[in-house]
Amino acid sequence: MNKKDSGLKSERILDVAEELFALHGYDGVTMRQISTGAQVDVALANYHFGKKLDLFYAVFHRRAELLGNTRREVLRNSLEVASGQPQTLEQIIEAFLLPLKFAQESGDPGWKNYMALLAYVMTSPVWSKTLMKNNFDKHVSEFIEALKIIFPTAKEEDLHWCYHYVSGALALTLAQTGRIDRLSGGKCHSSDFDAAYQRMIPFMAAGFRAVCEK
Amino acid sequence: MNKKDSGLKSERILDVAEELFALHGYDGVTMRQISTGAQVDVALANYHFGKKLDLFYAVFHRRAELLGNTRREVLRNSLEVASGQPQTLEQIIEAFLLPLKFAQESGDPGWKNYMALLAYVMTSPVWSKTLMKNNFDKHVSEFIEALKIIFPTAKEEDLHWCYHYVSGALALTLAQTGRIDRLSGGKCHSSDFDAAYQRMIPFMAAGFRAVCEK
DNA sequence: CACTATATTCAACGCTTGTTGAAAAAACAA
DNA sequence: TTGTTTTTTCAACAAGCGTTGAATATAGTG
Repeated sequence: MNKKDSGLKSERILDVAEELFALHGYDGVTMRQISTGAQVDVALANYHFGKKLDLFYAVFHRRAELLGNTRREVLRNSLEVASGQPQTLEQIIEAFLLPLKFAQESGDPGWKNYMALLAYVMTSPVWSKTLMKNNFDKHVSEFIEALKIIFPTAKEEDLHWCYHYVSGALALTLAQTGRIDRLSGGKCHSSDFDAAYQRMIPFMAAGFRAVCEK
Repeated sequence: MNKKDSGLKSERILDVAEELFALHGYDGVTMRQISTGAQVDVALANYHFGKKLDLFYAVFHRRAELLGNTRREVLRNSLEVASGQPQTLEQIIEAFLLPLKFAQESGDPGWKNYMALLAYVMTSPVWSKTLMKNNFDKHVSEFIEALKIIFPTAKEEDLHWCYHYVSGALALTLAQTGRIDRLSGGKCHSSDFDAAYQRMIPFMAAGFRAVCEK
């Protein structure tokens, strides 16, 4: 077995852990389920990543940085395209909804699993206070600042609550619970991030204007 | 110990379980944590409610029916008030956001815990497919039907996705993660359901009109 | 080849888990 | 009071948990 294969094993552990954590949460997954899924010994996950909590962090961090950097990049690029002018509200929302495009366009099923994991972390009172704070909050502040330029007279409370609504809608989309499939009688699909993405931009933009533009 | 006290013990178990399940999820809570919190023996929870999963169901069902019935009642009452005419979009959204008012107005902290539990169930790919389907889906269908009257020419896909956004924003609000407190620098509070409720109605109404009114 | 470092497995540890049957206590009925 | 039923505790079970140290295999190096 060569170096490449050994690298594959540790990545297989991350992939399986990612999928299982997203589906059942941190406590709903055992190290043995992960190692069985990855077809490795149960001790190997400990060897590569340390304790179970460290493995969870490793899974979360693997794609968090890439996602955060890309998000910021898109936000700033759209600022440059607008050549100094304040960018449009739609552009800001679009940059924020990047995870949806991201998972859609990369065929990688791992990204879809990670999106569900992100939803789990976002909506958990426990994880939100640690993982979201350390990995995503600083990027979000940039969005809020951009929004302040668009709505200079808006109250900060209004701005933050509106952002909160976008964040919630995004989280439920990323979670891919399958509920919309059922409720719509098969007309919509949780996995169809593109459909969610397209409608979300005008929806949220209109909501912002209704609350923050007075 | 009289009958009333014994009733209190079983309810104390439900209350503690509700709080812990909402905070840590089903797998993140042990029977011993629950019984310790309720100051009873471990075996008592089994005696009253059966297995752990049955206890979880009991916790969820306790307030689900009341909430569902009230929701439907409010929706139908607002239909009568409008005296046969199609009710306004704002009225429909208001009826749907009832859980927020519900938890706000009842001083009962148990209701706030239940709201967080509801958020956990809504955003979980596993629980959503069983608990939401059996307890809430039928009520939601009434909302969708009411929305179809408001937007007779809208595509059903648009309607369902817009409902999905409202549902997501509601879920994140119910979860009370404390994130908005941090991001807003203390200007907003997760526990302030009233603030979330007030802004949500115009926000979502505008979103619906932007997507479904063309 | 031999030597070293890394990767992986094996076997087991102490601990916690959900659950249960029997004992004890309390409440109720006569 | 005595007898009966319901409630609560006690003690323990088998199974599963995360974790680890030692043994084995593989890869890299000279």
